[in-house]
Amino acid sequence: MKSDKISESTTNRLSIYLRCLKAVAASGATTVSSKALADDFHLNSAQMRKDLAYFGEFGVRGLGYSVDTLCDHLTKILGLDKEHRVAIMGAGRLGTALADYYGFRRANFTVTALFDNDREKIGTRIGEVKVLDAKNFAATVKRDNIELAVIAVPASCAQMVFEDIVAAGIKAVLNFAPAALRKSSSDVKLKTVDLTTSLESLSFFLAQPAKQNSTNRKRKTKGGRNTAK
Amino acid sequence: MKSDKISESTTNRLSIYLRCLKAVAASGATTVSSKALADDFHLNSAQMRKDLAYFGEFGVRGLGYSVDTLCDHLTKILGLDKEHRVAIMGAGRLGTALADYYGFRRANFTVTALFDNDREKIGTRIGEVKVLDAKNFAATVKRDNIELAVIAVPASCAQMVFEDIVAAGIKAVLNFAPAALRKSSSDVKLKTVDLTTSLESLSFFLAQPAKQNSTNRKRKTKGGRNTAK
DNA sequence: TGATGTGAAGCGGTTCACAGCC
DNA sequence: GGCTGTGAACCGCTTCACATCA
Repeated sequence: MKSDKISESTTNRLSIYLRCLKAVAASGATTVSSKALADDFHLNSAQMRKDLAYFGEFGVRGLGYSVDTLCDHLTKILGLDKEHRVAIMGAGRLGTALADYYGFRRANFTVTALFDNDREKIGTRIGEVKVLDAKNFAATVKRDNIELAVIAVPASCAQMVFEDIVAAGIKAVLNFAPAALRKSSSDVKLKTVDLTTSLESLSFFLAQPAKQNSTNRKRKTKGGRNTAK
Repeated sequence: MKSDKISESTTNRLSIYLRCLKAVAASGATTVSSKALADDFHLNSAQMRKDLAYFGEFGVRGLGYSVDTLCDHLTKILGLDKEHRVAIMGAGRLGTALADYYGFRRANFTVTALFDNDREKIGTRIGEVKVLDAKNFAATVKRDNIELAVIAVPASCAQMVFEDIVAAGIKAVLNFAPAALRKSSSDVKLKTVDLTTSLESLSFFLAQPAKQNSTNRKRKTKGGRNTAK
């Protein structure tokens, strides 16, 4: 009921619950129990109930959850009932790939513009989206009501770009640059997706002696590890 | 000393330490203390010492760490002293963007090939990298000694592709598809980067009443939150 | 003196197990 | 009977604080 102090692991999982529920809805079921969902998508049923309990009592004891109403609740909780406008900083490979990433549209995000300072790129189009001069960023944010920015520039200029973003009044930032950005005001939410770190973490795993044998592990409802982290 | 039971948070941070150390090395310093590093890159000094302690005693009391030797140690620990060969599954926007992602090369990863089953794409080139027929995947893995696979296909076929990857004997997988993949054998390391979830988590933040005021927080050595999660 | 390495305390998230309600 | 909602136990990572050593 009190949506205070929700951990990031919880919000990540909410997103996953919604995805799973949509799959269930597509299969035609109208009601689902936490256990059934957990089994089908290898989640943890107790954890799911606890996550949902932060926001209300959506279930019916002895029965489970109504698929549709829970979908609606989660959509609203995650703020996906309203459109969010997005700017992408950097029109390189990654920026342009993101510009027509289907997931944006699916989640009610609209990429309004790409920003770059390369004269060659400014004025071109990626699908429907124009590449604009980074100089006009702040003005465009105001005019187009942009709420979210994606950093897809090289690490060397990421900090500078981040400060411009904050200065323009944007409160949510998704960062792809492999750099630890310093945030001055803490009412800005910064989420970093660090491919280098992910990659090197996998490399670490490959470098290990690979001593684990896959057969002698607990194998109950749990199955895989939780996906959200 | 015992490199057993290293948590993922720790390996992620090791990667970040290495990055920071390289920046320090570039600045010309030859020695650095955990506190100095922590201050400059807003890390936690105690945590860094503890992370390193899993692997040995690299520091000198009263002095700190030798930048070069610690770099070498971390490079070896993360397995970055050996080249790793990578296959990317899916030659869509994301796959092709990743194919010439600079971070791969920097971290001693070599993208050997892209795989797709679209006749239109097979045979084309993305920079230096050829797009091959997914049918030849297993054979190519053997021939080219591919150790790591990246999933950049739509969610609907991700599970199938993942199973092919595991069947081909690959032990480390980076998944970009918004899908919870089931792994049968647990000696495969699967790391998922879920853009949809990241995005929706930011949306959740935007949907909150924004009650926090940024001024009344502890502000000591800690500064920002830890970057690795 | 200064900075490492580390036991111990602290804390937050996960899992358990059961009371409560349909 | 079945399944939710939730206090309590549990667990692992983080932080503290200090003994230890150059």
